Amino acid sequence: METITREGLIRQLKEKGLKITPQRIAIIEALVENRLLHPGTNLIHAEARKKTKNISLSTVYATLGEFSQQGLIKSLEFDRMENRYEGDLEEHINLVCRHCGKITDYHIPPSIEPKDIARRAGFLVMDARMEYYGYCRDCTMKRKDLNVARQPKKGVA
Amino acid sequence: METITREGLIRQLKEKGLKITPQRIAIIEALVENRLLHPGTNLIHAEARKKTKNISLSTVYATLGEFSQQGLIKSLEFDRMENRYEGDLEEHINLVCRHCGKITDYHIPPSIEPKDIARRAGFLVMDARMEYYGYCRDCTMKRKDLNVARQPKKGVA
DNA sequence: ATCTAAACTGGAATGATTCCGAAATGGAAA
DNA sequence: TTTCCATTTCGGAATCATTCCAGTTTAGAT
Repeated sequence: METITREGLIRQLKEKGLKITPQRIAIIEALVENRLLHPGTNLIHAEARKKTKNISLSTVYATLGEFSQQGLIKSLEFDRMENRYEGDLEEHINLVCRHCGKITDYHIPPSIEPKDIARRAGFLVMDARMEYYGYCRDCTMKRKDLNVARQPKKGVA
Repeated sequence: METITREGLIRQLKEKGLKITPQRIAIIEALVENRLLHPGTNLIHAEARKKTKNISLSTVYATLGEFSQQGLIKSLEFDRMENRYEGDLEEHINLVCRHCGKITDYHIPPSIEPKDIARRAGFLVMDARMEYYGYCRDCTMKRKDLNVARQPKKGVA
């Protein structure tokens, strides 16, 4: 499963006994079409609305939560920033631009396996999160104001 | 700066022109004394209260934010879970137990430097976050219920 | 002792997310 | 194809860690 596809996700839903609804189809299509963006709930909501009118935000939250709990996608949870979702389930580092919020996948060489060492230390690794925060190439170019900007989330005015 | 100390933090405050207040002293002491726990805002607030009566929660938030912005400590930001603070500023992986919330530092071998490769890819790395989620040794022992539990944060009932 | 920018305070506001009860519906069985 | 019910959807209220605000206090320099 290198990259998510519409049909692949639908097949997985069936395999897991989950129902195929118009809302889920729309959300799946939105996920696949925007997979490079590591889309957040609101983008998915907006895109899915274009396909089927009136998908409630609650449904998007519930569906994305269900999908990631089922392992179809992976949720990247942030503080004070909208959670994001990705289809690439292989272990990699997400490069998060603090300026524009863009997230880029960075696949590490397979030789590096600190996880195994962690396992040996008695820690049962269930999930990995490795991220670097900084500025992507585009923002580094035009980075005049070093003032860090973050998308508000928990409660910034 | 391997580990934070009361005097070291106070000295850094002075160097940076920040004022030494009873509240900050109390917060510093709470941070140092509980550094192994990667304490959250509420623990710091509770501990600081024991040293100087009536430190407002707002002050604790502001102070911990100021300290981490100044680089005295590092904030570990979570979704739906209280943010945590650590004094170990060296690059390491935080082993976060999904069950009890305990956080353990895991220092990786210095040979591993995917960050340099990321830099070469045009990404300006300002900060790193590498975490594994799973179960610590203690919880693995008595782990009968695999139902993942998380400390509520953003809005769980 | 004076003065001012910085720090503190408590309470209100924020906003992404979750919860709730009720209504709709997918899809298996009849 | 009809029935049926567990699953899904819905909208609005609730949640709660965090931030904001406007007024008060204070550290520390002069």
